[in-house]
Amino acid sequence: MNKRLRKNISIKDVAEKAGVSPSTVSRILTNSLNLRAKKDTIDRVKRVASELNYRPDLSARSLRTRKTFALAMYIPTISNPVLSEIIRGSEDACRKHDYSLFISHLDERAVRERRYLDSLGEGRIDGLLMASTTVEDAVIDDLIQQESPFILINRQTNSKANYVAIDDAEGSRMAVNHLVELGHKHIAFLSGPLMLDTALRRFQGYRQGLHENGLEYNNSFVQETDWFSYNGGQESMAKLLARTRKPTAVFVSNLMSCVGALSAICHAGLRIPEDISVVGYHDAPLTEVLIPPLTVVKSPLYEMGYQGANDLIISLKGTAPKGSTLLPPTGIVNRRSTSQVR
Amino acid sequence: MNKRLRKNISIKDVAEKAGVSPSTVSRILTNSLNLRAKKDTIDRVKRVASELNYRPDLSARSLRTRKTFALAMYIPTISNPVLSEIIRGSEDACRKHDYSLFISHLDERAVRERRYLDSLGEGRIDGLLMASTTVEDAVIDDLIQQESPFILINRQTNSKANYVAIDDAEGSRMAVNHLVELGHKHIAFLSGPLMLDTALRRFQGYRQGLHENGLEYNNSFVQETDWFSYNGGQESMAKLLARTRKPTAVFVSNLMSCVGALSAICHAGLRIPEDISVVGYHDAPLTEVLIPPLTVVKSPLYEMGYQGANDLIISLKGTAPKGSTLLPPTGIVNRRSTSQVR
DNA sequence: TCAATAATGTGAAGCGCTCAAAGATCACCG
DNA sequence: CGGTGATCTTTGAGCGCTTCACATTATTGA
Repeated sequence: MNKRLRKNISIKDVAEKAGVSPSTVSRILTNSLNLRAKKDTIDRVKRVASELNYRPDLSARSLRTRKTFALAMYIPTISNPVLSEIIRGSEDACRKHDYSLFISHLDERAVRERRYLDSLGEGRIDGLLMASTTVEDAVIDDLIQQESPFILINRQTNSKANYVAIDDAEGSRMAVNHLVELGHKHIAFLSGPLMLDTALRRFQGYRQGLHENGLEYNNSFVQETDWFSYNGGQESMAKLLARTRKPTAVFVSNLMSCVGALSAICHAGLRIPEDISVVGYHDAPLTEVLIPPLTVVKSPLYEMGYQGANDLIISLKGTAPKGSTLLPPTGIVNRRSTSQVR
Repeated sequence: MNKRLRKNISIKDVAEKAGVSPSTVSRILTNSLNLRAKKDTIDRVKRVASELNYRPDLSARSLRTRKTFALAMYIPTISNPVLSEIIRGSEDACRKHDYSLFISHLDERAVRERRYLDSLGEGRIDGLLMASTTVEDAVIDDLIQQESPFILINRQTNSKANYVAIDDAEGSRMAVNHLVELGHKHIAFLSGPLMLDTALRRFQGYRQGLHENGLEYNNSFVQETDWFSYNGGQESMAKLLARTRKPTAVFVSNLMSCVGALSAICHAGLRIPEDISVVGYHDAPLTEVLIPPLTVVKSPLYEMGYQGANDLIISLKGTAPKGSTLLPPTGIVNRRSTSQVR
């Protein structure tokens, strides 16, 4: 039998036991600011509430207030190391505002069935965080069309949607600068698929970094690769190494690819960093335990998640208009995959 | 301004436009079985509802029915390759029953603050899936105490809680059998921390497997290791290899450790599988792309997630009592890290 | 002292939905 | 044509909460 069927204590029970009316209890327990009540009453009500272990029924509250104080975060795939930090950030922001955060998997099928609109339309949540989403602009336009409160996290867009993302180009420039400081002049680049905005921006940052340091861009030092598999990185790196003029350093603009690249380098009989320096992107836990521990561009993932949720909640509260933000990468985490060029 | 404040179309609007009463609409749209209505009316109501793009307000419905038709899955950490399959399974089971599934992160802080009880107590969800949880039994007892509907997934327990888990010992026996079939007689074992039930059962399965095949258990072939880091696996494997009498095969009972072990083997100058065969646990996507692709014990992760959610929902519906299940591993995925002994 | 003001508490409506019970309609038959 | 089930539909209450308008009590100023 369903346990929830048993009678739960309601606001009435608390009111009765505390000798006040339900409305007073409600005011004291929720409208914590602007509550008009004697200190005495407040204390009594709060005490009774906690004695009875009273939990307001959220369905009833939502029905009345038309708010759920919950957000959903849609993520494309669960097992992505970058996401966990973002989620931690969003969770903390939600907690600060007393919102709940629910994570949902948004796979292709869900997109096709337009299920991303359901929870909102049915009043289960107040707003949507779209994290690292790879959905087409059509979906985003759909959300705008429906006037759904949402924000993109870790994804830029040209549509009117608000986002919190990372300055990709800047991260690449940092990586190049770091390598140049170590004396490298032949810096290869493993790019993501250039159809993806993010990949393109990282590529542009790489070129800009070279340019700023007076280094010439060399087409044969760049290899486009599939971003979503280790295999891709491995094959691309192998191709790069097969060329005659060997780079002394390589910047791999994606974590997955980077793991693949490491193995390709290892299999080519080269040592890291003695023979070739490697810089990766994103300071995921994994990077610390690779052989060797990876020097990476560190990006403010936690902050991105935090700010995304925070901005959305603030806009839900109507306090202020939210806009988009581009967060700068926080720097280079210097581990053992890079060294002075010989 | 909050978009949800704008008037949504309610059951009344549909009723009016279709020329029937709200209750008729309700009956037709929800009680799809046992609905007593003329085909004609049904069609009209359904047509109008979809014309108006009517979405029932879930708060109102929950308030009335005392049900939310939503489950939450608590997971210990987002970035765990094993979880994504489990989640897929649970999602599908939920979809089958028209339930929503929300995923929540249950970290130590949340446990300390007993936040795992909130969503239930506040009536936001009907039941809880605890997946791969590492919480102490006290927490589980707490849930039982509160008569919360919940089920453990990928975790066995001695308490009264129901669970759907995998037969760990059986998986180990399969691994050993596979290696024995290839002619191996010196099979090492990288164990998890034996304080963990799961690790202990896998260890017992390993011993049993040896025994069944008439092989002697050799203490120096076993190394206990930290399950939650690559480092652990790497160090433990290195220790094992440092011993004089080298094994011809090793069964690493955890994925993370296994990646570490691979690197240790590589650094020891041994080739896989020519010099040593390796069998891992769990058929995560990662295993396909390791060098070499890993032979693993495959476990029914998707099925586990599916059955967990399914069992819970069934018990919520009061249709049948649920019990615990131990699913057998589904077999060996034979890739390129094992070969006939020479 | 009394009115004006401020401080504190209450009553009741209603959010959108479901469901039991009562009412309406229809088909059929003597 | 009235009666009798069977079938279909409506009525209306109420889930637990918030909130606005109002009632009551305390405090102040002249």
